Amino acid sequence: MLSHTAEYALRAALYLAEHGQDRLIQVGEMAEALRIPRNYLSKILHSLTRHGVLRSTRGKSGGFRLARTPDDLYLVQVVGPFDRLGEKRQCLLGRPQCSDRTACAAHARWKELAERTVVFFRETTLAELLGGAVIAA
Amino acid sequence: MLSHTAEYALRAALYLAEHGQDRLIQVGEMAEALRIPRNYLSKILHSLTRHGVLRSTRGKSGGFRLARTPDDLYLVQVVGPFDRLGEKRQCLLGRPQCSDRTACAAHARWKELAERTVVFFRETTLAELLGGAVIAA
DNA sequence: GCTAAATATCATATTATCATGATAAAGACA
DNA sequence: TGTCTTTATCATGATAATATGATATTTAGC
Repeated sequence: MLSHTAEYALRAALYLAEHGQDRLIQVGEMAEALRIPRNYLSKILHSLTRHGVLRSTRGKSGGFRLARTPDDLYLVQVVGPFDRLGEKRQCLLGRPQCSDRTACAAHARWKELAERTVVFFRETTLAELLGGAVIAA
Repeated sequence: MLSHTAEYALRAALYLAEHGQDRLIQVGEMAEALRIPRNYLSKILHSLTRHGVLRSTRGKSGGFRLARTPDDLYLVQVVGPFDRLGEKRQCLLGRPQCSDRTACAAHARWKELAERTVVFFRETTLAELLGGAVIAA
């Protein structure tokens, strides 16, 4: 579903949401805690910074933090720079003739699934993924 | 959503369902019609044959055909050998602690989406994708 | 200013996916 | 049997994703 890179980005953002409320977090700490290659994670964090998801501070006692509160950051913002979820095709095969007007029998069912997936990433926040340990119904 | 390889496999199977009812189809014809690299398609078709989706006949006037009727072939059979859809993770992050019992707030919503996607591939047949040109509601 | 610690950047290696090219094996048919 | 057409297989190349290693730049604090 997600590329390694996008999943790393998401897990890093969650780590910051959970542990970075009142301090800066360094790449080394996150890389070790999340078991992600350090320099690879470094690039991902830098990219998230450029995309406005994180704020970085250089130099001694520097590190990363979220640019906004976890309930104001949506999954698509974290994952979007690495995986193009929004461009998910409406027709499974990308057929031009399989439009909404002349559709194959499975078209409507697939389209609904694709749309709901996009909506999930667009409307779910980091806070909601944080794991309030809700017991599932 | 699907890798190139899996999409090629699906389009090839659909081509066979549409044009291969009463004759064998050669790689060359399909490669040209579907705009897929010939030798690459050849390997994919061979793989589908080994997986029991197609039947191949070698030698002069040989070619490929479906091993079953289109309404008896499910998308997962065609796509599964190339993309592991069934292994789609129930938790977006693969977190062990994010199980059904102690779930994050978004867990249930994601799980439902993931399951419905798997079910789509498992329960939709080639025939249903063939495009009866139904006008969408 | 010096030093240590941290991010930023560049270069390169590794691996998987996608694709091409050449040859071998099988089978129909004259 | 010979030949032509086809799938089957092998070897290699191209590209993108993933990962590592080394260096530059920035900054806090002494």
